[in-house]
Amino acid sequence: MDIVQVAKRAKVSTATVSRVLNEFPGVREKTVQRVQRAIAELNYVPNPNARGLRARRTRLFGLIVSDVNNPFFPELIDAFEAMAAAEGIEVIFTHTNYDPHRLQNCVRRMIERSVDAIAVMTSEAEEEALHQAVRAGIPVVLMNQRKLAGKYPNVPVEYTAGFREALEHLLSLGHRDIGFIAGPQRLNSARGRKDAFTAALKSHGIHVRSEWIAVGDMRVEGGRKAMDALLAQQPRPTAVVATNDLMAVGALQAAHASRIQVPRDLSIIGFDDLPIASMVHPPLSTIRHPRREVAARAFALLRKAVKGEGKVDDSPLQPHLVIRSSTAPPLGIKRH
Amino acid sequence: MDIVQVAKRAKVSTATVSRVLNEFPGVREKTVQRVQRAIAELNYVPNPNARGLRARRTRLFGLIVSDVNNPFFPELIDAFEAMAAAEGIEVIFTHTNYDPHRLQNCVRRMIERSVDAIAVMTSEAEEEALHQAVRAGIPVVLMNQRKLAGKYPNVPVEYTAGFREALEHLLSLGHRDIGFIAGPQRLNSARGRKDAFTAALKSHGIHVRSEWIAVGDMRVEGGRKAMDALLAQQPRPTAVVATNDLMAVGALQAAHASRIQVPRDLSIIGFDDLPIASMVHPPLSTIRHPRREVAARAFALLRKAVKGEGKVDDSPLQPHLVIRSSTAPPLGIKRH
DNA sequence: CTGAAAGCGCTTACAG
DNA sequence: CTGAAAGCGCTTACAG
Repeated sequence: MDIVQVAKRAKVSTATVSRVLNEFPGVREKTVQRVQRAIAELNYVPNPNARGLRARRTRLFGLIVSDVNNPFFPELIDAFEAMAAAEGIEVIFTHTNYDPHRLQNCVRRMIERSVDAIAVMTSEAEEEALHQAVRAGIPVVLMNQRKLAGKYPNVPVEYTAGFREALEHLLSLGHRDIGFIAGPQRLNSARGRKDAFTAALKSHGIHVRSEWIAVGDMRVEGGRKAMDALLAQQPRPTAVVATNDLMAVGALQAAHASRIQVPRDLSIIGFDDLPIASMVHPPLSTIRHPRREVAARAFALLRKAVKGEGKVDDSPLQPHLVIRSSTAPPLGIKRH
Repeated sequence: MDIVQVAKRAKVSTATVSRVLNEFPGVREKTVQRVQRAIAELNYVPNPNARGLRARRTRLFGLIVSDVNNPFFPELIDAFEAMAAAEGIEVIFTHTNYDPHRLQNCVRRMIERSVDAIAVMTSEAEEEALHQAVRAGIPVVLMNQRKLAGKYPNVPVEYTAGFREALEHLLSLGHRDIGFIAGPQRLNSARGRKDAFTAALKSHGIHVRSEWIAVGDMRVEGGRKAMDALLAQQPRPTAVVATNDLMAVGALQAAHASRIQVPRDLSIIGFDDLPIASMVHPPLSTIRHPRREVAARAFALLRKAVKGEGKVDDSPLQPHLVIRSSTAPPLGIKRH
């Protein structure tokens, strides 16, 4: 009964201590100060279990991502966690390993821990799993799930501008023959990016050649294979845009293996701006996915849902091109 | 009062339900089954806050790392989290960002959440911060903190064998002139690795040339600068071992920039086996840090401390050399 | 503006 | 082997 000690020392009831703790309005300023002094002197820290049990508010948020090992997520986790910490909120986090079935399980674990809110920052979100949270009365926020945006708060990411910038950069260098490494079209993100890319091509009056669109598995290996397929084309593109950095890295490796120099013989642009993008050789020009902003927006949305206060900017987040060293004019291209 | 519903349905007291829930011995088999059926039928899930409040056991573990953005950690976090999940334990995790001051804060947050145990998987661990946990009666486990190994359970990682393997690999290729990129010697890990490397040299009767030991900051940039320093030496080493992969990647970049081909003109070996090690060109030969094993050992140690049961293997973990494509015979070396 | 008291959902001596 | 009851440390109507 630790709040009791504080109450004694401050010569008030535990109810009043609780009011001060929770910053309820309507406590006399003098009383507030007495209580705060007692809290400080006793080095008192409220017991989160007792609070959670009684108030049904745990100050615990859940964060679900696809895969910690994917270098896309750590920065997002970091940012989310930092914002939570700043408000005295703790985060428990799990990952689905891209398995929709595991999302169910992740959400259930969060519910059992009675988190106050859940950020589902996975690339795919099965509605069945989200239902559970809704039934338990726990707010949920999604990342870039356009289909579910009407039903759940969502952090939208617009791909069009970023791909337009990438294309215009290549055009300004003189490229006209531009290939694309797509991802599996069952993935939201892969589909959206491909659409954005082809839309950009069309808006510049460039014909979309289906032989210059290869599909990879979103991993390095898939990028390598897709690039090999593109390099086997006759004629072949002078520049290639990839759906994500991992595949762009694979494309780089395939080029190396075929003794094609990047960017002299071939320009490559990735998407995400992972840490590795600047570690490979040559450093990769890429469209930067604003992951910290995604985390911040998601957190703000959840806080709003929990506290019912505040407005949250709902304009789509915009990735932008970062130019490094994997793009150059197509001059040195040799066509076989 | 949900356990009450279960008790009613099973026609027992809540105490008995609790005993079944916690797998206490000495409940009649028949009763156990009646209770379990009731639990299943009602889809009952115990309230972790009530449990934590009453039993002072939260089934919550804390995990503190140096930096989520360092690609070393995600796999460790992943493994730790998976083991915890398998036992119904949730993990809250924070990172110090290499700031010893923040470790204090991380530990305090864990204590306030009344975690059952804390894994401090940071490269440095200040004892002052650990004291807090001890005073709160919370078990702590450390990673590779030899100085504190007597006072706290510790997961030891032996560097000697790995560096010996690396050296012997280079010797077998014909290298004799071998440089080293060290890290800041105030860091445990950097110091231990340098010692292991020089010990390996000496055991093979090779003189340690101090001009061939450059110091970097453990990041890519530091590796690049250190490599530049090494390349400026006259004569220069034909092979270089780096204290970590990030610096080895930097070394690779520096070589590229100086038009030195790896591995033809220069062999490079890293340490850690980060995901990027196999993504750069050429794929990096490196000494693999067994991070999943570290996580497993740490978890086992904590479980033992909490439950007071089980034996945990305390032999040091051994990193081993992974040979990829950044090493070759020194034949093509041009000396200036 | 403040206090007395009930109760959140469990676990744990204690008793039988 | 099982139950009755106290109590973990808070918050929250309710009353004044």
